[in-house]
Order: sequence, then structure tokens, then C-alpha cells
Amino acid sequence: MGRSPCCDENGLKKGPWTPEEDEKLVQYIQKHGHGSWRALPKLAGLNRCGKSCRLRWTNYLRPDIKRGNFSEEEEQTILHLHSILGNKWSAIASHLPGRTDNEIKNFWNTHLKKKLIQMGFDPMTHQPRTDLVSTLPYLLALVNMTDIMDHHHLPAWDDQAVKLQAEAVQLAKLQYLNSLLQPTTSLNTTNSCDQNGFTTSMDTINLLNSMADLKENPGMNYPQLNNPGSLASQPLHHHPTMLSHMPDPPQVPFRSQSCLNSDQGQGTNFTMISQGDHTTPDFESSSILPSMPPLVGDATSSSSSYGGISSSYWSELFFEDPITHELS
DNA sequence: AATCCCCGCAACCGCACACTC
DNA sequence: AGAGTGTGCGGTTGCGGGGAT
Repeated sequence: MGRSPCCDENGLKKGPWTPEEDEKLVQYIQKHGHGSWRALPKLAGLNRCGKSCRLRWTNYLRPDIKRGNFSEEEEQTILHLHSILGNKWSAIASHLPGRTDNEIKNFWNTHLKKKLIQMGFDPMTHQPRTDLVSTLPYLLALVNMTDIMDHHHLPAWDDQAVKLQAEAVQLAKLQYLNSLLQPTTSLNTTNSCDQNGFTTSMDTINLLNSMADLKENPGMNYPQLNNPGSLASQPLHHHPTMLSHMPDPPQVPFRSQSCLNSDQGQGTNFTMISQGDHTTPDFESSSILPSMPPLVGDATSSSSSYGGISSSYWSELFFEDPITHELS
């Protein structure tokens, strides 16, 4: 079968559109509608193929096109929908009035995707990247910064910079933990939920991380300590530090399949050290990352998620409208 | 001031699917 | 049923602008 591409005809212009061409196209469509795109160029007096006209109209000349930068709300919506729909740009665009699939695709490829990668998240799954190799340069850079500061007794950075560094280190630790928790590592973990519906294993991990960080950086303020479910149980775009300029999204507890099916009270256990009235995780401190406590206890769930993120994340697809956050 | 390099975006390309005859 | 056509969609390209050197 097959057919020749519409733009193969000789003599048809390609490339950027001139204002005159735009004017011709707009005037014709306003007067007659686009009708058959293939026939349109001739009727409108344009030396273009129909496909080129259609793209120019739908992506640029249409009167309801919204130009300009994406708002924070739009950015958040794109992230949220992409975490569910993937690269279905037209589907995503249908939820953003005035935005075209092409515009959203470009915005994703030039801004959001890079942002996620820089933060150590897989732009396709929206989960922390678990391949240590890919994040090693990032980790090393962080370590170098810290070492240099320590070695030269440099004065502390401004608060914001220090916080950013601490948060980045925490993310790196999260990735490290995730790598340990992957099913392929043969280290099994149990996902369960607390009364708020958060997945306990990752919440535990985050709590432990926060405690470790607090130990290292006594002055820091870690919201997870007050709200253990605030970090890893949320999809990336709900991450409190990721894309921190974004306004808080509607706070809806995520319902993971493993949560729905498991008993409460189960969770990943770590070796803990009792110190008087307090119990602390058994961290063996390291200059780079705290060595991870051994995982003990048997797997009681065959959840396909690791660290509780995946199941929570995908639950949205099955239980929640991505736009309204209402149960379906 | 000139050149290089990177990045963002508009436009193109090719494939897939729906529809018509 | 199948060939031809129209359109939608996602991936890719290449140009132009701006910053870095």
C-alpha cells in the first residue's frame, strides 16, 4: 500500500511561514472553514501542502490558542497527567484549554523532562531513578561540595542553598534505598498502610532518612518528621521539594492496591537501636551516605511496587480522576 | 567584536487509524 | 474486502536567538 507524502509534490514551499501566508490562511478559513485540507492550499492561494496548512492553523493561527509561558497550574497539570497518560500529548492538551499538543510536547521536552532528570527522577515513570550509575555523578558532586566546605572550613552558604543541598542529599539517599528495595535485589519488603492510607515502608524509610539528616544537620527543618507520609507516598509532582515553586496540589491521600489488600501494622522493619527511652535506626555513618540498615523480616506481600511508590502511583490511574481527584 | 555553543520552538516527517467508495 | 484518502498523533529536525568564551 502506502502513499506518497503530501509534501513531496514539487514546488511546494516548506519551512517557516510568512505573515502573508498566515494572512491568506486565516482569511480563507474564517470565510470558508478549512474543509478538505488537501484542497485548501489551492483554494486559498497558498503554495503549501495541506498538511502544512493544517499544522500551521491548529498549532499557531487558531484564534483560541493561548500563547505565552505556562502557568504554575498548567505545569502541575501536565506533570500530573503525564504521570498517568504518558506521552499522550493530545490527551493532555485536551485538559489544557488553548494549549496545543505540540506546545505541551515542546514544553515537556525542553523544561519538565530536564527538571525531573536533574532531580534524579525518571521522566517516564515519575519515580526516583534507581540506577545508581546514572546518579553517581550527581552524588559525587554533592559529596565534593560538602568535603570542600568541610576541608576549608568555609562559612556556611545562605540558608536556602544549605537547605537545597540537604534536600538533594536526601533525595540521593532515597534513590539508594530504592535500589535496595527493588525486587531484583532479592530484598523483599512489605507494603502496608497506616491509617491515613500512606504506604508504610517508604514512609518509614523517609522518616529514618529525616532522622539521619537531622542528626547530620541539627538545625534543619524536615517536614516529613511531622508528616511521615509527605514525601515518598506522593507522586513526583506532589513532592514538597520538587518543583518547589509550585503551589500545593489538592491533598488527597493515595490509595494503593497493596494498602487496600493488606492488614495494617505490617511494614518494613529496620534494625533499631534502643537508647534509653528512644529507639533509633542503626545507621553506620559514612562520609558519603549513611550505610543502610539491614532489612529484616519476610515479605508478606507480593506487591509489584518497590518502596511503596509504584503501587501508590498507579492507584491513581484506577481509582482517581486525574483532574478532579474524585474517586471513579 | 567575533565566534561558538546551547537551547527553545516551529515545523516537518512518517506512521496509524478511521472513513469512504 | 480492500484500496485510496483524510486526519491525528508522536518523534525528530533544524533554524534563530541569546548567552558564553
